[in-house]
Amino acid sequence: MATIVEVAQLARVSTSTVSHVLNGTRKVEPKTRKRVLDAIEKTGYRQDAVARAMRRSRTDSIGLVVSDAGEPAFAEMVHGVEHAATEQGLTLLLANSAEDADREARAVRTLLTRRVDGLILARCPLSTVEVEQQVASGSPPVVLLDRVYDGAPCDQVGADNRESMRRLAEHLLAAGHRDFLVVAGDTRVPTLTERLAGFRDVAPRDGDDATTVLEGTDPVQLRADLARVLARREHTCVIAASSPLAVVALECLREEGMQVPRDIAFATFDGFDHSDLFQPPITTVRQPAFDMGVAAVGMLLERLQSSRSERPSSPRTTRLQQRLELRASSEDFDFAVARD
Amino acid sequence: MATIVEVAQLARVSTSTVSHVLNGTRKVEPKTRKRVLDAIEKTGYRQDAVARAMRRSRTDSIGLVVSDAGEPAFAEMVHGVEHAATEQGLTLLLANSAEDADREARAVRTLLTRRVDGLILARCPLSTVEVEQQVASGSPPVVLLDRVYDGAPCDQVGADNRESMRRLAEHLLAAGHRDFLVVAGDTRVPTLTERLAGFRDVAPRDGDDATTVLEGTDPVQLRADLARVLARREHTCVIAASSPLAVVALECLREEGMQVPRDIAFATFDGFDHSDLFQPPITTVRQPAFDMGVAAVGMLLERLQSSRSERPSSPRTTRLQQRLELRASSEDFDFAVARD
DNA sequence: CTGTTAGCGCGTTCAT
DNA sequence: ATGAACGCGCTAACAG
Repeated sequence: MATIVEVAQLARVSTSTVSHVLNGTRKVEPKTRKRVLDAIEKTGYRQDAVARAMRRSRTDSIGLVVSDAGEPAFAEMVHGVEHAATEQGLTLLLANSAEDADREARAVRTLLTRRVDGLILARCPLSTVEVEQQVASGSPPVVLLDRVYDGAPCDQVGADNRESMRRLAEHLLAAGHRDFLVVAGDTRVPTLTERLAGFRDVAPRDGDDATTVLEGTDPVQLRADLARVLARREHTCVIAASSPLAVVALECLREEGMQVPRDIAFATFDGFDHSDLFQPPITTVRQPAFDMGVAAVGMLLERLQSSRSERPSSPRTTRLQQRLELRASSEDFDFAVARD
Repeated sequence: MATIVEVAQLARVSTSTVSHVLNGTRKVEPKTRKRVLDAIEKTGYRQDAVARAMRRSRTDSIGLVVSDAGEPAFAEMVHGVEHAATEQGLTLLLANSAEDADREARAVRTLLTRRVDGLILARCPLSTVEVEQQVASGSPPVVLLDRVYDGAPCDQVGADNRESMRRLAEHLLAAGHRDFLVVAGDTRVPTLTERLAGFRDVAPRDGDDATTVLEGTDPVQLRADLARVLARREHTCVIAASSPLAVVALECLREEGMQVPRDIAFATFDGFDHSDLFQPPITTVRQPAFDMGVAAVGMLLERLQSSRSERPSSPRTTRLQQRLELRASSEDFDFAVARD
């Protein structure tokens, strides 16, 4: 590759003039400007972003660490982040922690080493203190994505999990359900904590009626618990707090020979793509995952711009609204039929 | 951040010694080595990958451009690439072309500007000549992913689309199907060309029996054609050549009031996650998308290593086998019932 | 309006 | 076994 020096020589100007033409950073006589442009054309020169980053001490890149790249919801967030980043002229460096704190820490270190201008983190349940401190330090700025919490020392973008679960549960209560089986999952994850809280806000306590809440970190254990509880046939409605949990629940239901919605109503968060093309169509609280990614980049960008001028402002939290998609899995449940 | 100079001063050694300790690139007296390590610890020093890349003229990073980050299959490839890259100590720069040649070209330019050591491309149907030339140039090395073709000037990783479609069609023929409706889609995309070719290898021509092949770039047009053809009720089996095409086809079937597999058999490529939890379970030729991503990184790495020593070897193509997952959508079709 | 020059932080000769 | 010094390619401050 040609360097800026060769271009300068060919155009009989200094390297600084070439640089200024390239970046539009000061006035250049149209004639010399043309000479430079021609020389660039002739040599096939392209700026070297590495050298440029070195000199300007910014890379025009951001890092994204997701905790489970396999989940469709996270894939959509990645997509949204990529889209917005490209739109802003930022390059995206992607890493995956696979829900593991050490991998997450390594990923963050790598990205810092590469001097990303900012960081977007969908963290795993228990980050290392190293990562916590890095987030708190504020440089580079960090935006927490999806897994947000009160009192975080940085900007964050999440969904209105608690409110959405409340809406869902209220809807189901109004339909007559009292005996819920809530598959809450790993409630160390803020998203799942919030969803469970939303349920508790409006629904009967455990022990009242036959409502049961199943928490748990270990999927194998969870599956066993689920099978045991379902076998009792006490519930009229299953609520899964996330899509992986829904998969486990649906598998258990099938093994128990229970059909949705004939034998039991069903609802979940996150949901399945094209759900309405298949039976049963599943009632879902859908995350605006793509938009959350976009919003995270927006926040990061504002933070970057303000950090170059004003004094640091306080952390902000944005919650995007989720959409309650009512479908047959809950709507077509019939109490009379199910009692038979 | 502390620099190597501060570490050197604190340890009372030269920067070069620090560098050698860091990279293990020459013998260092255990005592001085310890002093250096302590100084690193004390200052919280971390190598600057930007400066390092500048000096070594390699970045230990690779670029990935996918053509549709929204598709689950591509998301899985991204996941695989990320996984393998991290494992090899490479950082992943991600871009999305959204099936648009200009965006693809921009993405490639950006990544080259960033001096990625190599490039993985799942290209859009008609790349710009600029991209073609870049691929052909061989530096940095490129691996084509998913959308591969004969005579490509570089390494590539794809799936055995033609053979898999052959297996699928043969299976359906053996089951008694003769009147196929093949939703082939945009056959400028090599993947879809190959799948159609596989069908043609073993199945009746258009016009023989009632077999119909629907090609087309425009989804709206395709949908209209599909509706028109389905209305004739001539076919016993729909084959969708990709998952987006399957979505369109299933929607049309629903609008036509046709049920799978009662009225018509159905099979697709790529498929839907957790398909067997829902009705109808769809017969699918499933891509090993994650593994394809991993394989692409592997190929790229070999190419990088060999390019640093031997002379360039000829392009290689790897085809991973797809899995034929037979399910009720095709297996439970009953010719006798359908005729009524 | 344009040119000269000093680094950004590191790895790497070449000396010692 | 260690250090001094140069330069990767670029931008920005200063000078004219």
